[in-house]
Formats: sequence, C-alpha cells, structure tokens
Amino acid sequence: MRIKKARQILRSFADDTRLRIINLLSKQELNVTELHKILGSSQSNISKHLARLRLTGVVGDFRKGFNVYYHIYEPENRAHKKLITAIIAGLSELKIFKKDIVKLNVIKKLEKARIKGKKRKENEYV
Amino acid sequence: MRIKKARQILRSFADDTRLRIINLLSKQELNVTELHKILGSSQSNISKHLARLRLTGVVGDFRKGFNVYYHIYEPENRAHKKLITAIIAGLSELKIFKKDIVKLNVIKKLEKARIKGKKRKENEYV
DNA sequence: TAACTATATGAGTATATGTTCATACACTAT
DNA sequence: ATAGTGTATGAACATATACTCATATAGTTA
Repeated sequence: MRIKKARQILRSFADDTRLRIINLLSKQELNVTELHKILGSSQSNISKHLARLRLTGVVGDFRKGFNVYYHIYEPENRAHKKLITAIIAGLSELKIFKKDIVKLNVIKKLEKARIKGKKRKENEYV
Repeated sequence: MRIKKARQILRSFADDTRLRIINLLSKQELNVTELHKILGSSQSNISKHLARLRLTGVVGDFRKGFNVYYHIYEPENRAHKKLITAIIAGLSELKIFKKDIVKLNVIKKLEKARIKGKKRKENEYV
C-alpha cells in the first residue's frame, strides 16, 4: 500500500461526522436523508462527507428510486481492507455511537409507519 | 471512549511524516536528531510532529543525556490502546516504511562507528 | 562561565478542511 | 410537461494544518 492511500483513509476517519456516518453504515445501508436526520447536520454537509468517503473508497453507493443509499465498501486491495477493518474494530465503545443507533431505530420505525399510512391511504381508493 | 479522543488519535495518524515516525518508533525508541536524519525533514518540523503525538498520547518521551528519546506510548485507557494498536496493525506493508527502516539501520551503524572513533581518539591520550 | 549540542517554540505563509447558504441536477409521480 | 422529492455542488467564510526560518531554551562539556 502507498502511504498516500493510507493517509487518505486515515483522514477519512479523522472527523466526528464521518466517524458517525461510518458507524451507522457499518450497521446497515442508509440513504442521505436518513443520515441527515439522524446526525442533525445539514443535508449538504452530509452529502459532501459521503462524497469524500466515496472518493477514498471507504463507502460505496447505489440509487434506489428516489434515494441514494450508501454502504461500507469492501476494497479489493487487501491492505486497504485490512486498515479499514482494523480502524472500525478499534473504534468500538464510542459513546455517541450508541445514541446514533437509537436515533437510527427511531427513524426506521417512523419510516415504516409512514409507509403503512401511505398504503392505507392508497387502499382507500380501492 | 469519547469521539473527540478518537478523532485526535486518528488525526495523529493522518499525516505522512507522523505515519513514518510511528512506524520507526514501533521498531525501537529514537531521538529527535535520528528521526530528523532518517526522514529528511527539518528538525523543527519533526519536533513539532512529536509534540503533537505526545499531546495525543500516542508517544512518550524521556531525556537521556543530550537527547530526548521518543517511543510508542502504551495508553492506560483500554479503548485508546485498542484503537492505536489496531491502526498500527492495519498499516503493515507500507512501501516507504521499508525504506525508512533501511535508513534507520544506516544511521545506527554510523552512530556506532562514530562512538568507536571517539573512544579510539580518547585512547590516544592514554 | 562560556562554548557547544540537542530540542522546542514563535512568527509568518500557503494550503486544506468543515460548515452554511443557495442553487443546480437527477429522478419520480401526477 | 410540471411539480415535487432527494442529492450534489459552487461560493464564501472561519479555522486548522504543515511547513520554514529564526530564535529561545535545556542540558553538556571544556
């Protein structure tokens, strides 16, 4: 591995917002709006952090309907993967992470409720 | 662990010069001049990077005669130690690291030769 | 004490970074 | 096609960073 790549990866992790994004994505894939709601920061800001993580190869993305979903990317390069995995493993027990996971669950529940409501509404027309 | 501390530790690693310092110190303790000679950067710059690593708790230092020696510090906090150890483990196979180790050995040999020469010179007065 | 060696630090500069605001772009649904 | 939803990006700003040069400080040796 080149030192430049190692530095880029480490820099990717060296920010509160990105650390929290990485933690959340290590649990499950999420779209920009969900991350925006959980983290409280502006949509613009979240999007830029995601772009940076994507360019570094830490996360990948794909579109699903309206939304762009992000997930932790598995690098082909063995050394890159090793470094990323090692850092994530070393980051356990961050207190704020637990709070974010709680928020994540709240958001997901609200989404489910919203979808159910929509379906009921749609059914009214049947 | 607090996210601030995690960020500080990760930032400490997110720089080429500091990465190389950490790699060298993970092999053996070294003083400022030795690091300065191996890495080629200015003494002032090396000293500042070491100060930063010291403040973050990644390295420790002690004086021995003329010199201040630095070494990888073992943090008391288990989570801190886990993170630092994980990153160092993940950083294996960095190409430039091997070159630095070669330089390290050269410097150490030159030091030994210099000391021998000094002793011989001193003996001439006997 | 004075000269010397090793290390640390302040000033100054160029560059990078994180953030917000506004707006452009991509896609969907009516 | 047009309105609406979700995402990305450019401009602007404040702050942080890495570096060099010069100088101060700490400790050693003659």
